[in-house]
Amino acid sequence: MQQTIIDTLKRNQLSITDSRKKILELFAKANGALAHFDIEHQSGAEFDRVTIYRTLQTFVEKGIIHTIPSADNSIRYALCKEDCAGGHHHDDHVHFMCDSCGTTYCLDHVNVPQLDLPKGFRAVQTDVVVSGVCSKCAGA
Amino acid sequence: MQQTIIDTLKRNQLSITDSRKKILELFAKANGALAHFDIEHQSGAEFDRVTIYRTLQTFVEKGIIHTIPSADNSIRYALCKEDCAGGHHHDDHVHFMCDSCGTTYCLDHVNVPQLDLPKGFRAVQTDVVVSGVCSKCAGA
DNA sequence: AACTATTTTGCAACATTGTTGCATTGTATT
DNA sequence: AATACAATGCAACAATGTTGCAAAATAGTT
Repeated sequence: MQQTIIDTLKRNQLSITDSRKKILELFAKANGALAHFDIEHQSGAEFDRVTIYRTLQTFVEKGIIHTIPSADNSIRYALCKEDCAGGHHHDDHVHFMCDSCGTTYCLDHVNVPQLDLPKGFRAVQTDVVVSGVCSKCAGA
Repeated sequence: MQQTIIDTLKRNQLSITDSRKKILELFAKANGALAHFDIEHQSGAEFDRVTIYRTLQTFVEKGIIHTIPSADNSIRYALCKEDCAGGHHHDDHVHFMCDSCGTTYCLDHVNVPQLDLPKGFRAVQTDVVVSGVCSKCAGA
């Protein structure tokens, strides 16, 4: 995994630093999306808050991660698929936020249908955020 | 319009206060959604920040306004349709955020298609946020 | 392996956004 | 008009995000 992480950084012309490796590792391990808060805690005060902010910004710009809209004022981030690069995201996929456990899933296999927008509106990106109960919580 | 606003407050068993009237008026005049920031500025330092926060909270609880997910850490609010009440929102409609002018539209007439979620996932609410260029900016 | 240019980090300070407790004020009801 | 209740404003605080700059780490070159 370490190698994959280093490859990802190199592919995006980013220098290999401890914080970037660690944060990418957290994303790889996470089964869902992460907020700044999660990263700050899961990395165990290893890095400065500012470093985390800047690292996340850099990753978004490079198209390594993408932001997920939410209605609760905490931006969540998740790994992008391969075809995002240089800030041009193609993540028209569905996100699911579980009201019970709080996990945010990227449902890559659910495709976002074409929408009939009113005359004159041109869509660049479509985000779908579904909230409800996830399979893990429903089974329990 | 004043009468409509007062009716709305009465219908929701809220006492008629200056701040509630003013904030509802701002929503009625706005052609899109408003963030706390917008309200604070458009009301011209007339009310305390805390009052605005609490008023927005109250309105959301009563189903007068609803929140719109966004990826930029500023919750936006918009007026609900008639059938939202008591915190039970039925706003499965499409929101459009213009990258050019920043306006957030509620596209009430664009219906949200049914999604095929993976086994075990139960959807309670679906939010669709489209970003791009609105008709006003495209025409200019 | 050492040197150097460049990038990244950590710190400090600050700005913005959101929350809570409590005394004061305003609203609704009798 | 008097009372009970709810809402507001203030202060203080907590959380989140940003900026400038010196110190440290990285990458490329010799």
